Amino acid sequence: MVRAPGEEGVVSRVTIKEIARRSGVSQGAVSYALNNRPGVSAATRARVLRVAAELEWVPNRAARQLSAARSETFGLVLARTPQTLIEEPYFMGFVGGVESVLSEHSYALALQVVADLDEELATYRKWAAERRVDGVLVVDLRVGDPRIPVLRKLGLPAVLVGDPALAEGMPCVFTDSTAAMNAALEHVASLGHRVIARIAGPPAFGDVWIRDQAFGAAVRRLGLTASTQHTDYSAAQGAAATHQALAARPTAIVYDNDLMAVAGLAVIQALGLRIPDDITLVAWDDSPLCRITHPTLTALSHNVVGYGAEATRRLFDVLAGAHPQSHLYSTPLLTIRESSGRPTDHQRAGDVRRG
Amino acid sequence: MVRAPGEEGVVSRVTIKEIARRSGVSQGAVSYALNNRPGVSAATRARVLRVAAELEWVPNRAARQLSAARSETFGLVLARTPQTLIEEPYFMGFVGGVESVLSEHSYALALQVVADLDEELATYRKWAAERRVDGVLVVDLRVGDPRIPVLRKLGLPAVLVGDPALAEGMPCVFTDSTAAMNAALEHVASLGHRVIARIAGPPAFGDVWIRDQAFGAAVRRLGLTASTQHTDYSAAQGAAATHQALAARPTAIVYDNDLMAVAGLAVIQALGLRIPDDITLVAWDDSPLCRITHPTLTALSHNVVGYGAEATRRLFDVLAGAHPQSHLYSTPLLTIRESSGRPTDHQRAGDVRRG
DNA sequence: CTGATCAGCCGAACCGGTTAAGTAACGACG
DNA sequence: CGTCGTTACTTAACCGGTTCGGCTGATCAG
Repeated sequence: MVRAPGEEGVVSRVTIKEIARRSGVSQGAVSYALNNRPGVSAATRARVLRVAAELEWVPNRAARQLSAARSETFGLVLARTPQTLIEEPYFMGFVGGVESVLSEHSYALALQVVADLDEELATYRKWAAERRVDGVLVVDLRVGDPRIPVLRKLGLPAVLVGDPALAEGMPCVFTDSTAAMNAALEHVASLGHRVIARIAGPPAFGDVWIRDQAFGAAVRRLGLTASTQHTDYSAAQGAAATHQALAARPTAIVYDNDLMAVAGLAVIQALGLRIPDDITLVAWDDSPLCRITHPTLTALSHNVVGYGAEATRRLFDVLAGAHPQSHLYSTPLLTIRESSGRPTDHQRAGDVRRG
Repeated sequence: MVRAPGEEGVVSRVTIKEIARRSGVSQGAVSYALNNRPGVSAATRARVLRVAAELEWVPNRAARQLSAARSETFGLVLARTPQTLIEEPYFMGFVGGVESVLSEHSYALALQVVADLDEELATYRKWAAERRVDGVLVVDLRVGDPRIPVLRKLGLPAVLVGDPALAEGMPCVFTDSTAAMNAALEHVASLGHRVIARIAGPPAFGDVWIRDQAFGAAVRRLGLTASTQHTDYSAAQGAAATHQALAARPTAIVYDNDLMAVAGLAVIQALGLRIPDDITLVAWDDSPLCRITHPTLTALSHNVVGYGAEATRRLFDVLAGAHPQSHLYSTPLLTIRESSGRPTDHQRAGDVRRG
């Protein structure tokens, strides 16, 4: 098949100039027509669109970005080691949700994995200077997060993923960790447990802090005895913390993520204790992991994919001029499985168990 | 602090025009100086660089891309459901490795999550037409992969992640699955196992196919009795396949990923069988999961992060004009843990076990 | 002293879009 | 009929870089 000149080779190089030539109008008119803006008649618009479709025209992102000062790209920085990202299935699901909304708008995602918060800040500065992204999604919100003032100063549109208490008035999307924590503790309390251990994530993380507060409040309200151990979310520290927590002879342990819960389960079973007969376990971040262990784990499920999608939608709202708002996405749902049970009587009396 | 005009507001808007003005040369000369190209004297170059540094100039990506026809972006399409991405820690690690190399070159990653291969092909076509990416990394290589002819036709530089046997002459990076499979089977054979089950991934995946071949060859060579069940890599199908596989009374099971191995472990334990006393388990894709179960799982470890990094480096090579080559990245290493054991005598005699 | 060579720099076109400003045609209206 | 306001376009500037042809002055061989 012989190709006409201008339709050359492997990759199409159709520009609006060519469309203008073929449809007999100016380049500007073509732009108006293609962008669905007033200024052209319905007939002309239809003709231009037909020609564009025939030529299989695709807008050149760079050109559009250069003139319109929009990049049609959102940014997401993950300040974690690649190893953590592997261990935490959370992120990939979140990214998947983000993508699903972005693709509806033909937007792209710029994903950057960096080592720490400083590099994350540097990335925002760079992106802002380069006009690389139209906005950013900020995850792993901290207490007194240094990213908030930087983003404000840069004027970079952003949606924070985390509690309004941490967002300092910026737009945010969050799940109700407090309600979820209450549900978890009411669950174990209703089973009759009185001594509870909590294996938490790093205290610098805002969400962990929120849960710390909620845990403390619920413990007081329900009249429980409790202890909290902070970790780096890893399986290793989860196992170690479980070991230590057992000293206080808890009959229920609440974990901040699934990985630590599974690690804790292994530790407890290795000590010859039985679940749920001796200890009840509850995990945050439900995942397939919680369903494949034996026994299966009671967990707080929340839809991470939907969470990412929701945050992305809100970022589009922000770009459209929406006022900063806090959006409650959902409350993690307690899914009760085999790791939940009633404490035995000798436990409630505080007897020494084998270990 | 009062700002000079031209240094306005929150975001810097320094262009090479401004640099040209301040350093007293033309715009073109500035471009040559900043890009380290001949055409300017050392003195001028130094002056320009100094001014650029003072003004904190950052190149505008869109402008550069528009004129230089480079996007300084690599593309990665994942044709998986968000849910799978959550369950498979593999990808996030791979992406992390890719990122680490990209950032050294100030390149960006365009990540797209799509539902199926057709959408993936559409994405490549779109990217090629838009000049959105300079090259792509292709994962989840299939047998007779339809993406290969499309990428060839589009002239889109690519590095395939998968075996040369599947790459049809395109540049690729791979791990030696055959050697790894041999290592796994020699391990179980040397322990005395004679009846082996393999719980594999989807047969359409090239890597699964390669492993199928290697498994079959090794089984014949070692004189073993074996069966293979194909799954979709999910925990649910891994559990179901394990259940079925037990009918053939294997004394060792080799899984294609960690998630299914953990799921299988739970199934086996729920049936009252003991590991490794009754059955030896080996998992592919070592991960923290394999270390937190009880017992811990023997697994084939490979460095997914490094794998992503290596593939990315090779893509830079391709852009630099390197000829298509196959690069062996590494051979997965067998890490022996508690799930490996010798079969008991009554098993080797083929006796009926409890179940 | 002259003409050729060349490093060093200038000016301007160009990449492919968007958009403000300008213009021609046309209908409505006093 | 002249004026005004719309509609439907056209023209051209612009975004911020890259790149190429051409100009200048210095160097150098002849």
